[in-house]
Amino acid sequence: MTADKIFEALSSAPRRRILAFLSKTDMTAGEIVARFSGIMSQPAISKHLSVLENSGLVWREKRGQNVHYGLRPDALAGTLVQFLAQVCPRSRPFRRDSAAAAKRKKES
Amino acid sequence: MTADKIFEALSSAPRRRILAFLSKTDMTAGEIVARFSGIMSQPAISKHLSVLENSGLVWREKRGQNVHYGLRPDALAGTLVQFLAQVCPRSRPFRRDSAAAAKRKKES
DNA sequence: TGACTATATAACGTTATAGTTATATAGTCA
DNA sequence: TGACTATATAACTATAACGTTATATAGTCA
Repeated sequence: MTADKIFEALSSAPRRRILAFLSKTDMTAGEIVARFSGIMSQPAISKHLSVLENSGLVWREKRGQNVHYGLRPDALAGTLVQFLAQVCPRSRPFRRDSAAAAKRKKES
Repeated sequence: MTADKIFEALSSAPRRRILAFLSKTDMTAGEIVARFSGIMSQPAISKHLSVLENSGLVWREKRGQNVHYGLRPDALAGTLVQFLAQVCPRSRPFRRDSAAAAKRKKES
């Protein structure tokens, strides 16, 4: 779950598209494959999913014959916000939010 | 300055390091090369810089014999915040900031 | 002009990525 | 068990990325 792996995972348009799908709802591998029907093969999607899981951006759970995937929002937001805070002066206001989110989490 | 090019640019650790340098101050190509002394050659840095410029994350200006580089903070924050808003439910609060920043800019 | 400095480009090898098809694995159900 | 479905893995090809060294370009200055 290093920043390295996360940025690497984000560098692919199909993977970002998968993340966008998963942001709406968890999905099985098959459902995701269906969204790429005619565009990309099942094994290709399977590999993208494993890159995403390996980056820590996504979880994976086998249920019966299906494999469910879902977003880990904290991994994404955490890495990007941290990076923005480091690199982008204009983003400093975000630190406030980020700190507030951490506090909310701690208190919950 | 597409999201594609920006994420591609961000996928490299040396390039992220360069961005971090530039977030503190503008620098000449030579100064950046010096920071990678013993790690990476001058031509390698030159290529990273051209990827960064091509992505729109960085500007470039020739002054005399030197070439100065600097961050374009809006390009970075814009793309990442937009992406976060799309993909990451937890990040919705950020939209507020993003809207506020846009307003500030408009009014200035 | 000629020597020097700063930066970019060319040409090249190596490794990584992204896709393909074919096949293996594992779960379901009659 | 046997047929079927869902997913992953293997083996492969093509292309792109990243680094290197050598060289070109363009600006400075004596």
